[in-house]
Amino acid sequence: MEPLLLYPDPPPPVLVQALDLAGYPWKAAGTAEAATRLEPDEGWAGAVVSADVDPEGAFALCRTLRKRDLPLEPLLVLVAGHQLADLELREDMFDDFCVSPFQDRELEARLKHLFWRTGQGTRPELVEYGPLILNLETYQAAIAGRPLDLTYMEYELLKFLATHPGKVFTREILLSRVWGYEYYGGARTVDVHIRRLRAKLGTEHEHLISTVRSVGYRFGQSRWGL
Amino acid sequence: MEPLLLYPDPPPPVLVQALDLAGYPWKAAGTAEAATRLEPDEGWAGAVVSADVDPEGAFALCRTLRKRDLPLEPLLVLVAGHQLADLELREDMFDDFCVSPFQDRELEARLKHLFWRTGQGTRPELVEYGPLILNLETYQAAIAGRPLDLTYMEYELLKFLATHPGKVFTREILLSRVWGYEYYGGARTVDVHIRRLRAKLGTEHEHLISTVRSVGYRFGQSRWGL
DNA sequence: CGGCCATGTGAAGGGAGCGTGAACTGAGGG
DNA sequence: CCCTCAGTTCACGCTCCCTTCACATGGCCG
Repeated sequence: MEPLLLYPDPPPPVLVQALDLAGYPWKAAGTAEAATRLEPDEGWAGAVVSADVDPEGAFALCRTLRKRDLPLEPLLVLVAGHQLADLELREDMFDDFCVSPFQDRELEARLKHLFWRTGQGTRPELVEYGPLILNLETYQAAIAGRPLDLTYMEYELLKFLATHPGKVFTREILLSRVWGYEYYGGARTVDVHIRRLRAKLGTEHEHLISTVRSVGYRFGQSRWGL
Repeated sequence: MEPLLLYPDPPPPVLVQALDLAGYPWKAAGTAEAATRLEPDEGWAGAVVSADVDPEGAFALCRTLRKRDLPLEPLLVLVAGHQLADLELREDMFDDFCVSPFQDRELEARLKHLFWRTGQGTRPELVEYGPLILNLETYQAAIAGRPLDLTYMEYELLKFLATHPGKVFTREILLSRVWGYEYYGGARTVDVHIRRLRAKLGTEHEHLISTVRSVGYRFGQSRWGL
C-alpha cells in the first residue's frame, strides 16, 4: 500500500501511534513542497492533516492538495472540539474529520470507511490478471503497480490476450481478432509486438506471455490444473 | 426542510437534544414499517440511527433503508467505542458514523458535511477538477484562480471532458455528445478545439488534456489501485 | 553432430495520425 | 458595408510506430 501523507512534520505522537497500530504506512511533510518532493510514484494513498496546532497551515495545505492536477483523495483532518464550527466554511477541503482526542480505533474505522467509499464511486472497467491491470476506460495499463506506456496495437493485443487467459492463439487468429478480419499482412508482425510487450512487461513478468512452439502464443498459466 | 428519520423510538435524549439545538426537524420510528408509514411525501432528508442500544435492529433497519428503490441518503449511525470494529463488515450500510458519547456540535458538523457532500451529486452547479473550476450557472471557467475566456464550444467540450475525468473519448463520441447526434462534419474539428483549449489552459496546465494516439483524448488522469 | 524449421532480435522504411498555421464561412454589430 | 469573432475546414510537416526484412538463436529430428 502507498503511504499516507501526514501533516505537520513531525506529526502528533497519538496520530503516529494510531496509524502504526492500524498498519498504515505514512510519511510526514511540513510544507506543500515537501509533500510533492516525498510523493511516491504511484501517488499518496491519502492524507491525514492535523489542524489543531496550526490550523492556517493545515487548511492551506489541504487547499493546495485539492487544487493539484490530480487531486489528493481521501483527505481526513484532525480538529479540536472548538474548531468544529470552522469546518462549515471549508467543506470542500476534506472528505472526513476526526475530533481530538480520538480513539485509535475510531481513526482506523474512519480511514477504512473513506477508502471503501472513494473506491466505490469511481470503479472503472478493469481487466485484471495477477499483477496486470488494464483500465479499459482510460486506455492505461500497469504491471505490479508500475504504469506501462503501451502503443495502440500493443494495448489491443495485450487486452485481447488478457481477456482470454490460458488460451493459445495462432498468429492468424490474433491477426483476425486484434488487427481485423480484413487484415492482410505477414504473420511475423505478431512476433514483433509480442516481443515489445515482453520487453515492456520487464524480465520479472515477461513469462506472462509464453510461446507455444508451432502453434502461437498464450497469456497466463495453462489450464492443466482445472 | 424535510425531517430526519431517527431510530429507535423513542430516540436517545442526547440525540434529540443535539438535533433540536442544531435546528433539524425529525421523526422517530422503531421499525421499518413505521419508517415507511411516517415518511413524508418528499421523502426523508436523511436518517440518524443509534446502534449502541440495539445493534441488530439498528443495522437491520439500515439494510432495509438501503435496499429500497430509492435508497435513503445520507445515513449516519451512532455507535459506542467498542462497536467500531463491527463497522468494517457494514461499510455499505451507512455514509458516516459518530462515536458516543459525542458533542452536540460534532453531530451537527457531521450532518452539515453529509448534506454538503450528498448535495453535490444532485446539484452540480460547479464542476471542479484540481485547479479547474467550471461554473455551470454563469458559464465561467477558471484555472488555478485565473479566469478563462472560453467560447461556447470550448466551454461545452471542456465541461464534457471534465465531468468524465480520466476517460478516453474518440472524436466521433465527442462530436455526438458535445456537438449533437445529428452533427455531420469532419472529426478534425475536435483537434482544433482541443488545441485552443490547451492554449488557453496555458503551458502549465495543458497536460490536463492528453492525446491517446489512435483513440482520442482524455482529461485528467486516472487513479490506480482500486 | 548437422540440417531444418520456428522463433527471437535488431534495424530501417514508410505511412498513418496529429499538431499547427491559416483561410473560409456565416452571424452579429456598429 | 465592413469589421470582428466563433466555428469549421484545409494543407503542410513532423513524429511515432506499425510493418517488414535480414539475420541470429534455439529446439527437434535424423
